Amino acid sequence: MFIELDSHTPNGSAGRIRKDNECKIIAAAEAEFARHGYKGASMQSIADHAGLPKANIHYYFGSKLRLYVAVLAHILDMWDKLLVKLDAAGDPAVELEAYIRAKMRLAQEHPQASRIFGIEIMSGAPYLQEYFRKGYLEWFKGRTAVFEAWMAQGKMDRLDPAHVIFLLWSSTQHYADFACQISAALGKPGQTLQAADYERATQTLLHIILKGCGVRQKPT
Amino acid sequence: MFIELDSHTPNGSAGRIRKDNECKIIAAAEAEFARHGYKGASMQSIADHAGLPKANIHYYFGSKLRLYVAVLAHILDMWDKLLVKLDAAGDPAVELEAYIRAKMRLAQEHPQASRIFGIEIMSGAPYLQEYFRKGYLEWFKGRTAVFEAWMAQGKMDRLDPAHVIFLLWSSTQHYADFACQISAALGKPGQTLQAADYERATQTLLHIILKGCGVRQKPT
DNA sequence: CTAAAACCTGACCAACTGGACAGCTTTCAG
DNA sequence: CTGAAAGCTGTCCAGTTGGTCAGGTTTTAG
Repeated sequence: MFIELDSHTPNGSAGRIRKDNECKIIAAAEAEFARHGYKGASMQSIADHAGLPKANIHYYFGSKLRLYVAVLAHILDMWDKLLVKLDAAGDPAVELEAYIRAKMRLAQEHPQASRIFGIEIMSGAPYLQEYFRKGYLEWFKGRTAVFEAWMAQGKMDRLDPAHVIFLLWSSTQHYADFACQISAALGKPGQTLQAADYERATQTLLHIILKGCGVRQKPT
Repeated sequence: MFIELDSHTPNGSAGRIRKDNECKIIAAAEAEFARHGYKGASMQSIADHAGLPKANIHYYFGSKLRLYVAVLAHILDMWDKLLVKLDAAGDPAVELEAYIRAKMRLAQEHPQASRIFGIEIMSGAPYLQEYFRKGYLEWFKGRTAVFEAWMAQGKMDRLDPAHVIFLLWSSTQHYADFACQISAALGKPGQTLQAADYERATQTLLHIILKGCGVRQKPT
């Protein structure tokens, strides 16, 4: 249900037209799903937004569910590519700073993707359960191991690695998911955060998290 | 559109029956809205879940939007009552610890409420814009002032107070909104976090945030 | 006991939902 | 130049949506 998206068409090398339209549709679908969630999204609205007749979307993606899964896959794929891998051999201060900066850049540049993922999780992750079941636990243990190595080497405070990771995720993702509330609190017009806002946020997070983890903080 | 919910019925002291049924309906609606968002929620499903005919819900709440607004109001009201107010005169270590503990308890005991709020914000807060416009900026400035006072007294590191607050919100709310992902990462069966998990999370957050803010940390 | 107010609901409706499909046009390899 | 594959879409459909309403029953105040 999750991995194969192209089971209903020959695809393969595929045509240029196909790529173009799939791209347009996925972009429109991202916006719609981010605004209304899976159930609330309307194929008609996605079609209008993409500038294509509704039937065309069904031609490419077969069903609403398959389109949604394609959008989710597109997001997870992008995140996987962009996210910095933490290196146990490296200096935690450097590694964590790079990670936080990368996640903040993601929050800034792809807030919609983050929101779709967020809404999916909040709704109980009905379409990501297999994703979480598959090798997620093992993957996550690999992530925590890095922190355990750092702690064993005395490079950072002894903490529960899992919750340190959750803090990294939550504090950065917040700037994508809750941008609306943040811009209201900061009194930003038109609900648009500027680059300077993200930079201040990053600086604050770096200070608190690096220092809080007992990691050497860079001279500010 | 937001404040008055009872414009279509005499209400006032109202009957006992009314209270009971409104309560049942709001509970069912919370579950449905948390799972599907506003647009994705179905009045029929809410009715079934509440054990009442659909028309009965319209009798009490008039429309889907009014029901949703009632649910949101119910949530905001509860949060307002339960949330600890930070005191500029107090010790930041004590105050922040109390606040973090209070928010974590909220995340643990009312995750659904948190999720409805989260989905609403992620969707661009279409029905909370007035709430954010009304006196939100001023209220928020009052909150940041507390941190500025602490900083001026040298009780904590100089940081952007707004982003410190965002960190408090995000890191705690994450345990309600993303419980699904967290339980998957921790390998918890049936997606249920236990009290011990929340306690470990709270300890980790307290350590990092208090230390990271340059506030005296309690002996652990 | 009475009557008015509150409560309740089955049946109905127009609008919209995701999806199916026949038959059209365009593209492109051989 | 040709024919098959790919691309495209107007039209239809059954099911669901939020919402209405007439007419019923129960509750309750006087």
